[in-house]
Amino acid sequence: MTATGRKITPLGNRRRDQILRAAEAEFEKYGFEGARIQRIADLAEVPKANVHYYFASKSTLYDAVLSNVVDLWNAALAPIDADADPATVLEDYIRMKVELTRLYPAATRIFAQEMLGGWQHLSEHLKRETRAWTEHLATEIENWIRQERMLPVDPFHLIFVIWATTQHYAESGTQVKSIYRKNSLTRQDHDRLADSLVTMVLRICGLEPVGHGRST
Amino acid sequence: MTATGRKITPLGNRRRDQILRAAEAEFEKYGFEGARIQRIADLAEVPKANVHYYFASKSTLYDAVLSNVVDLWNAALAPIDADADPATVLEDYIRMKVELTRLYPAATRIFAQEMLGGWQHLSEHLKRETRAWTEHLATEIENWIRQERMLPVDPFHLIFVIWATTQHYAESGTQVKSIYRKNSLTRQDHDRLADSLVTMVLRICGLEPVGHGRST
DNA sequence: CAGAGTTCTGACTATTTGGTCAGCTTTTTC
DNA sequence: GAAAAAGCTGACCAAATAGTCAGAACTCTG
Repeated sequence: MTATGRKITPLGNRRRDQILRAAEAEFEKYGFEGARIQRIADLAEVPKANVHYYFASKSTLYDAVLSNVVDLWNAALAPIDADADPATVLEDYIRMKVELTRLYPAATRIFAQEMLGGWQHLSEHLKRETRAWTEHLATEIENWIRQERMLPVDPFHLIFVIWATTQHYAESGTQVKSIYRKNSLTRQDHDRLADSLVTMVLRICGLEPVGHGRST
Repeated sequence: MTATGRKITPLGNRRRDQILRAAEAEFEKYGFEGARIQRIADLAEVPKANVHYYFASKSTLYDAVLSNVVDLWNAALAPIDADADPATVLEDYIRMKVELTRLYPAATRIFAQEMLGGWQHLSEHLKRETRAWTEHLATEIENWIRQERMLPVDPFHLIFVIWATTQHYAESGTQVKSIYRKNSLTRQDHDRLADSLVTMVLRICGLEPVGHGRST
């Protein structure tokens, strides 16, 4: 151990962020096991020992990255208005998720990797947060169904459809590119993706689009 | 290199399979980078050198595993009958996919990992096969839409919904367990999953269930 | 049963990797 | 402006790991 910091300094914080960003890119590309401290150092343009000055171990570094990602997620997804109509809530949720995917492809990708890996590296605390949010939305959906404001569906399956599909598209660098034979997804591509997902999800629920989103 | 085999012997083949199975479990659990030859050897109950007798390198071994997985996939998904009605084709496809997931969770998981990793380890040949199949189904869907046998949807998005969602459930050892708080998914769970997915996908397409599948 | 071919393996090597550390430099503090 | 603290880093190290290899042990065939 080396990095049980003494005091926080603006300079120190800047370097820390610099390393953190590099680490994010590295972990995105190679996953936890495949990531190399040396490459992170190179990318951040600091010597390897400097990485260890700020982060005691590879795990510590990964924790820091993951924590950032989960914070981002929770911050964006937190507000659910139970009184609003289901179509609006679902549409907003989907568009927000697609937007997050567009803005933070690396973060999103790491999140997906971690999920596929069974949250092996996620702390209990973060695990609980993630699950809590899912259960909250599921409860809302069940209420809507009971009130006959939408067709019956298994809430978890519905959430998974949304989650899995947007997640799927987070891989803009990978199979989506290879299937569509494009080198990157434009903003328009993302809009069309969001439109398409909204349509699909609303049809599943037997709902009509509210039409407050995109203008088309 | 050591393993450019001379002749195939029943004994040799058996050992090869034994190692291959162990490798599948290992790669499932840890991914390519995280997998350890030693652990594979231990699991297969052979000395490490024996692994290298049959497979020159870790990559060779992983290739062999992946090739099996992709074969399985393609074999199961090959037949698409264009004349059958969309509901039947889609329902069959979903049920087949869920069944594959139930029967070969490890294989399925590796497939997903590889996909998320951008097919980094998949040979060009296998990559092309996988893509070809997807495009074939997409074309069929487009035809159905043109013939007004189903509502318009982006075929790729629809396929992704199916793919991503079943894939999602392949992780029965991971987040599904943690969300449902179960230790394993029963056959019934899988049936209900398939039912639910069929319902959702058919609603997306504006189709009615044909009712030749499950009896409920 | 002999010998050819195959299978097997303990002991080894080369390399990579995460991590340490002593001492240097820079910044902050009083 | 000097002492203290924080930041930095080249040179190491110990451990792990993929892969090699010489030769022993099996197995099959004629």
